[in-house]
Amino acid sequence: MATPSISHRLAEAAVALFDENGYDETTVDDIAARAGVSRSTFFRYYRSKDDAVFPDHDTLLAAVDARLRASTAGTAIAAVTDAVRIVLTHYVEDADVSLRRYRLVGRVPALRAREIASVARYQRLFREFIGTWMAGTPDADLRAELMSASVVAAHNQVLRGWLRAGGAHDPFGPLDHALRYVIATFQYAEQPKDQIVVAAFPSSASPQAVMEAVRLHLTGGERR
Amino acid sequence: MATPSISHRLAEAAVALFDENGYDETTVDDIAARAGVSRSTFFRYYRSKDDAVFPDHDTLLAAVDARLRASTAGTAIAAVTDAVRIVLTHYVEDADVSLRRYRLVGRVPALRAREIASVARYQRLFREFIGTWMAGTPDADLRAELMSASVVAAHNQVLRGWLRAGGAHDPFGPLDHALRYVIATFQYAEQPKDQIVVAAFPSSASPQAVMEAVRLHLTGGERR
DNA sequence: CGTTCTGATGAAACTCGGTATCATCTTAGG
DNA sequence: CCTAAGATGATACCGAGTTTCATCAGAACG
Repeated sequence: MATPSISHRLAEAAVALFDENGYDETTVDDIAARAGVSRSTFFRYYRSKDDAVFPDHDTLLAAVDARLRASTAGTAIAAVTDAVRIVLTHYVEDADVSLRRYRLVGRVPALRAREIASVARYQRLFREFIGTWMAGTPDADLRAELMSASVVAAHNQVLRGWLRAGGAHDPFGPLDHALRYVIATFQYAEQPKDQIVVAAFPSSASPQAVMEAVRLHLTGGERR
Repeated sequence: MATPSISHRLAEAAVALFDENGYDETTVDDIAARAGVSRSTFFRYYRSKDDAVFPDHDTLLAAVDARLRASTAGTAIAAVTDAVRIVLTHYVEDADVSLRRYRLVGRVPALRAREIASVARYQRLFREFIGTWMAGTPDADLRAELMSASVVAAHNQVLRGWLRAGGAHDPFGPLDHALRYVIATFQYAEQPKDQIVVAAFPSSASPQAVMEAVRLHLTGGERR
């Protein structure tokens, strides 16, 4: 704690200066000076000025990718849910940093563009995963595109709500709710819409027998 | 035709040079020189270097906004469909420009980021429209977010497919298909998923009476 | 016809982000 | 003690974008 890493000092200096004087008004020299290093060193730790605001997106992206790749057939839903939770957890863990960044990004168009671009990278991971998961079913590409867009949108909606509320309430309840909604929506869509299902039972069948048949049908395909 | 506008000359010079020598390797001076004007003039017509590649996003955005605002209650679905079609039409109309830009954007990360950011602006329009449309229903914000993301994703999926195919086939069929899918998906979702509906008829009911009851139920709420 | 005003263009200087290069310093290891 | 390697600083450079001023063409007006 005596001497925090240069990377940390730079990031803190950057955010502090952006807060105080605005993003465009802050030069890389200013940041480096406050962190007590040279301009050269700044660019050794961050590729660009805005990188100092979004430090660990690559790590996070890798974690999401890893979680998705760790999924085996039949556990796709859990993989998606877990992966999204990983991202949200990351934000919640340093709530104060997330909040400062949120306020900052809201004011600086350049940073907003940067953030939107990084969101697209997450969506790409989900799209590829869901795409291979759905491969073979009708409209697989389209549905993968839509579902991945929805998954990411759901996460962002919950995250923004949490950030707007100042990080007060627990966001994982809403996240689960939103994800359940997404999954239910796109799962239902897996069966063609205009198919008509007629269930017929012999009028002699006992209620128990009917119930058992229904239960078997409902639990047949899915493990849980 | 004798003297095309400076704006046109600049855009053509830019795209041509980007194609020939690459984006980073082309300076604004090069573009201006080929267009026969000065560097100053370039920046009078385009705010930035990449602006020359995305000239009319603002106009298009305004057209989408206008179409959405022109909608009255009950015609929301048509408004969304029309608005998306406006965008796709714009791309299809100058197919060659769209194709060159597509290839260019695919190779240059800076341009890709720029494009992704502009997509977010479209989504925002749709989100706000769908949000007010759904206002009052449960989970309106979440569903507006998801549906707008899906609408935009559907458009982009169709557009990319059309571009990858070199602008060969007609894309409006696939677009309608995709949009119908989106609308059906999120319309169904309006009724809660886990509600269990049990229909019961007296065993004495004639088939005709049952059919009539079903027909009334199906056509009751919707005009068509 | 000449003057004047306006709008468009060009020229030049400047800031700053980002890259490349070289010198200097520190420090581990022999 | 010496050396090699890695981290840092200093400097120069390129190019995007902004600002300011000069110039020039043409329209309006007397």
